[in-house]
Amino acid sequence: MKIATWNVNSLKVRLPQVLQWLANNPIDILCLQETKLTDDKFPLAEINAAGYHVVFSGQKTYNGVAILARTAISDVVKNNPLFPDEQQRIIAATINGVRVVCVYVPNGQALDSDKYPYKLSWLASLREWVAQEMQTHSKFAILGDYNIAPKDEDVHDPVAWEGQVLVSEPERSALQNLLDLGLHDAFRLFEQAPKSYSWWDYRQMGFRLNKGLRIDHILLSNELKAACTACEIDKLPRKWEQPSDHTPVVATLAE
DNA sequence: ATGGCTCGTGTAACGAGA
Repeated sequence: MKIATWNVNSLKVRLPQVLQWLANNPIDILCLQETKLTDDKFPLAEINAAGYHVVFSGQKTYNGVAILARTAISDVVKNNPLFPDEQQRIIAATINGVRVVCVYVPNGQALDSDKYPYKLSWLASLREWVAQEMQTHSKFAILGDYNIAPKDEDVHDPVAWEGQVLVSEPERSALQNLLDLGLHDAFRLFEQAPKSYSWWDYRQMGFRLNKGLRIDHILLSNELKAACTACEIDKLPRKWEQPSDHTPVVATLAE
């Protein structure tokens, strides 16, 4: 079984790429972020026609998340029940006995922005809810755009980025607190090429110069860690015309 | 030194992203 995450930066613009990528890759579960679509505009028929079930939670202009799956989707939860929020950043569902949580963690903008404490309190509340969910789901996966590069090895220029949003110590601690519940960064379970990233700035030839960050993650419970045989960043869609600034991350789980 | 690009909105710039 392959489980993946991709921040598409507008599903309206990127739907053809999502369908092309799914046609080219045997993906069983795909979590999308930044769909930027209200639910009435979600391309349900096109995704169904591609052979996927889908659940989604969107809003106008910003945010928006979805989970696509080859098999039936049940027990859908939209947003963190412990954190009332108008922003649509979380959708969870059970698929093939796996509890899947798709997250679009707030960006935070800058350390002196109001959005930064929002990000930290959002993450603290996420941890509390995930702790609850993990008590009843041993097969647990939480994947998405975390907007946090866990370590300096996940940053193209750690000196230039030092102390900035996405790499600051409180953000990294918040991610570590999540991992401390018994979750594992699937990408780091395996030997990986140095300078592996999942996002590159659209400006300044960021992708061609590999000026990127690894901020999209697949976190797995102990039971799913034991089943995980691979985790890869697929850079190919970032090379296509009119790409998202993020590229998919894929984990393979033994049945 | 600054901003660089790509979205949505809405039909011109501007906010937001990261």
